[in-house]
Amino acid sequence: MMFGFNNISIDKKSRFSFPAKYRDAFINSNENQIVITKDPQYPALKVYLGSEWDQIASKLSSLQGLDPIVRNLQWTILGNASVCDFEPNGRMQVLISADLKKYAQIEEANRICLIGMGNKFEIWNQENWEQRQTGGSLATEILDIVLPESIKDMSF
Amino acid sequence: MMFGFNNISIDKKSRFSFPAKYRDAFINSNENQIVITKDPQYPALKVYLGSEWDQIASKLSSLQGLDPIVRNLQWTILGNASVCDFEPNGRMQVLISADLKKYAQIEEANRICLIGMGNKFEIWNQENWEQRQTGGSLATEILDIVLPESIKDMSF
DNA sequence: ATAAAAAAGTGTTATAAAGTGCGTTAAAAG
DNA sequence: CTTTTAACGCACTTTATAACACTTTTTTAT
Repeated sequence: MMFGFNNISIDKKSRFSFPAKYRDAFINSNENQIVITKDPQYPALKVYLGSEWDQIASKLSSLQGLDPIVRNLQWTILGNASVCDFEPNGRMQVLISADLKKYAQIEEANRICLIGMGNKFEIWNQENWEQRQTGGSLATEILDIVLPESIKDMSF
Repeated sequence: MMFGFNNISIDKKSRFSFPAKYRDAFINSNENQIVITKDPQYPALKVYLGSEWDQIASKLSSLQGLDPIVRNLQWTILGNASVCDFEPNGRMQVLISADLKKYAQIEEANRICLIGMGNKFEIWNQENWEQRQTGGSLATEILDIVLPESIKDMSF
């Protein structure tokens, strides 16, 4: 389980590396892939371990795509997922695509906030994170989704 | 499984190539054909792997065509399918027919959005995609379908 | 019906951009 | 002071795209 707040740098090619303190946890969970995608509610990114992602993706893609709400979630989460090779023994470096950077509003910045949430991480633009933590709301957040029964038991 | 957003070019002859990052997934699934057809709800295209297509096509064509909704889906999906030879070891180039281009409103453009949704892809005109993702609706979208029981368990 | 012309489709190459790997320096931790 | 970690810079590799040449098919005119 991986927790905690980290303020880290992204290089000129849009890569960041996971803090070394998570290395053992990654090695123990035996992952060699991670997946970055959009957070469906906030201008932020989600980072899943490969095995965790496989479950989410297969569940989500099996749902009825003719339902517009389901289709939207499929677009957001599956349609923006970036699968990255990941070496827990190496530098644990990962590339963030231009689209995802834009979505999380971290185009200009060379620093991001990486938040360990147990079995996944979130990536935030620093200003957005601070504002959100002090109770402010963000222009692009989407909270009023009425979920169909089929996804009420899923957690993203 | 193939995921993620790609903004790619189509050349003067209406060809595009799949991003190289999907090559291994194509090779593993051992496909040498893909099928492009119309999306039944949006001005967009669907791209299926050959084997996936075979299942969808046989299921869909076996349904009772006297139901107008089923009949419409059969026309749209089966009647517009374009089967393309596909070489995962080569350039993974595919031609989009004039009809399909027109349907997805990508006649003029030289760029498209190719969205990996796991076991299939979607192709969108860039403006339509952006508008759809930011909550706007499109003139040609059809959402208020009451699905017959026979297709409630199908996902396209 | 045949030949010429045009259009559509296929394949190759060159070049710029994007992505990757790794060594070095700087900073932080023990 | 020593060791570990983070950040930066550079060189190399891969990928995407546009331009071009060639083949096949379709259309047009005789």
